[in-house]
Amino acid sequence: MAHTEAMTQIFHATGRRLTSQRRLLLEVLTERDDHLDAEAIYALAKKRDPNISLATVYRTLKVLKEVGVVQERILDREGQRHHYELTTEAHYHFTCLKCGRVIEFESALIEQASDELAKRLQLDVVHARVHLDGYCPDCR
Amino acid sequence: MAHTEAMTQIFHATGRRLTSQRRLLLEVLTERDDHLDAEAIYALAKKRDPNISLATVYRTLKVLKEVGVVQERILDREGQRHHYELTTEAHYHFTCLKCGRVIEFESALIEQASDELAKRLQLDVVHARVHLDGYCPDCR
DNA sequence: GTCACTGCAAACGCTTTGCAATCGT
DNA sequence: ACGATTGCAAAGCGTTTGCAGTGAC
Repeated sequence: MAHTEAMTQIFHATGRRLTSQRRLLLEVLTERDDHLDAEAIYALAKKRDPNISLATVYRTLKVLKEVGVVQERILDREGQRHHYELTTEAHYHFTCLKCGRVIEFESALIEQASDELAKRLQLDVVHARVHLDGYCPDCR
Repeated sequence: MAHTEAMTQIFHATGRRLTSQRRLLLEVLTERDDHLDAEAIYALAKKRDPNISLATVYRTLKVLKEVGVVQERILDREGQRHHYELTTEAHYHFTCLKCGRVIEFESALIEQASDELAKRLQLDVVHARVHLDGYCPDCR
């Protein structure tokens, strides 16, 4: 995603405007698809547009979430801060309790589990957040 | 758990003190094992001890987390607030995106997935947070 | 008697919001 | 030109902390 074309359409269709700030933030997110937090995104964006504000970062992330382009996660050990990443294939995260490192992974079994539960409990499951905590190979 | 006996020992062994406030908070958590947030726990505790402070609730929850008696979760749609529940058998949560209802469930498949990943990625998995979002039977 | 713990109020960190100016359409 | 979006600064909200007093051991 994040092609300017596709974006233009999505934005236009929903009565939103594609400003230079939004374009820039999409660029940043595309280049470093790295579950960044708002502060980090702000820092990267500021390098190219020193006038951009943190408020705009938050407001844009909100819009991008609404439009489905980014997803919000909570990855830090304290659960105090939100992280954002472009919506891609389903994947999950592991956080090392010692060094704080975040490892991404995919898992067919998790999708199976989700399907099984949807059936069993009659839920319409839109999204599965799976997050493992523990010790990474270096810290265990 | 949360038997006063066992608690007394855990607290004593770690050089902590079992105060009336801590006993009260344990009671509240035991009676309503309902993934409450700090404010709700505070409200319930205040009914029996009007002098208890919110700071003590937070500090006690921190201690109980360290000791392993409670676990912290993030269950609200905004991810802004922490919820606490006594540590029992592994179970997970589903949040309805429309009505906000939280449904608990267990799943052997999720435990399998966690084991598989631990092996595959050489992780020491201490804890799996699994959280589904979607629409409950009433809202779908 | 010690020192962990408490209540209070102030501070914290991340996120949101009101407002006047700006810029996409 | 209209109104969605911006930057700024101030406010919001859940959580944490400094401090003097208290109570568990």
